[in-house]
Amino acid sequence: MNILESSTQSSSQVVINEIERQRALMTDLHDLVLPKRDPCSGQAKLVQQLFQDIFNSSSKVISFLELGDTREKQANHMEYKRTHGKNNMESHVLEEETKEVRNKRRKNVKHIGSIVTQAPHFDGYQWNKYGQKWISKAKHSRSYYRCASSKGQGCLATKTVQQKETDGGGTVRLFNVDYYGQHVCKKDGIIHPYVAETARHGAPIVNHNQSSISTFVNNDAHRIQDESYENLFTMPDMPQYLIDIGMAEALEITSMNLPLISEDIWA
DNA sequence: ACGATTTGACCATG
DNA sequence: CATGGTCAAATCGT
Repeated sequence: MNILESSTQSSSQVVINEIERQRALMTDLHDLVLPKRDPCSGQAKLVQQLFQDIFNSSSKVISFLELGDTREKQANHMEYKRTHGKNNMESHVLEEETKEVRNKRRKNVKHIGSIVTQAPHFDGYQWNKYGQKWISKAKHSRSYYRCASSKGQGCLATKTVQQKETDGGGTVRLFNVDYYGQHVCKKDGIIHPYVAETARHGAPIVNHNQSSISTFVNNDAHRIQDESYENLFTMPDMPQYLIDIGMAEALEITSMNLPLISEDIWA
């Protein structure tokens, strides 16, 4: 067992849990408030916009906290090595992992951060896929993306996405997303370093009695092959208020990731 | 026709 | 030599 994962909940995780709880409550509030509005009215759109802003904001906070956590764990690992010596087995395993993250990149591009998410796409940037590899012994392939502005603006940012091997064998699919290189491009004049998870096109408002997890995971119509999860998230030219609706479902999925919340809110 | 994705080949690194 | 990151031709979707 990896000590990085077995360590007790970090303070960041506690905060993340609380924010997720707020988001879950917000989704409930969303469901209560919105049906009372005329869907075509400007007021309904305003309400959606406000929810969207809140969700985006909390998503950013969570992403930053998760990144901080990753770095803290790496720092903790170095400390652990110093205090426990080099012969320790777990220490050795972790050393390999850290090395891999740091050195295996060919181009001199810095590892910016990594997150674990159920929605590895739509992090605020447009990405072009330029490769896919089956990594030794891993169950799932790794996909390579570079910023879509690499041509136009010479942005060198890249990311890799790989589905996590969850030991539970459950229904929730998690993805490791690693970011390399800072964005030098501008997106509508706003720079979003790490952004929210969103959901697929045209998703209905959350229905608490019918788990959207099953919709998400077993969407056979879209699942052309095992690794083509991207198809689930395609949202070409989606109006803002529709993205908002999609957000609600993404939030439900995200919340399922956190046992405390899922028991309280989604049971 | 064009842009995006797929996929096998190529190549740098340890 | 094995591994993993990148290239680029082929293919796909619109």
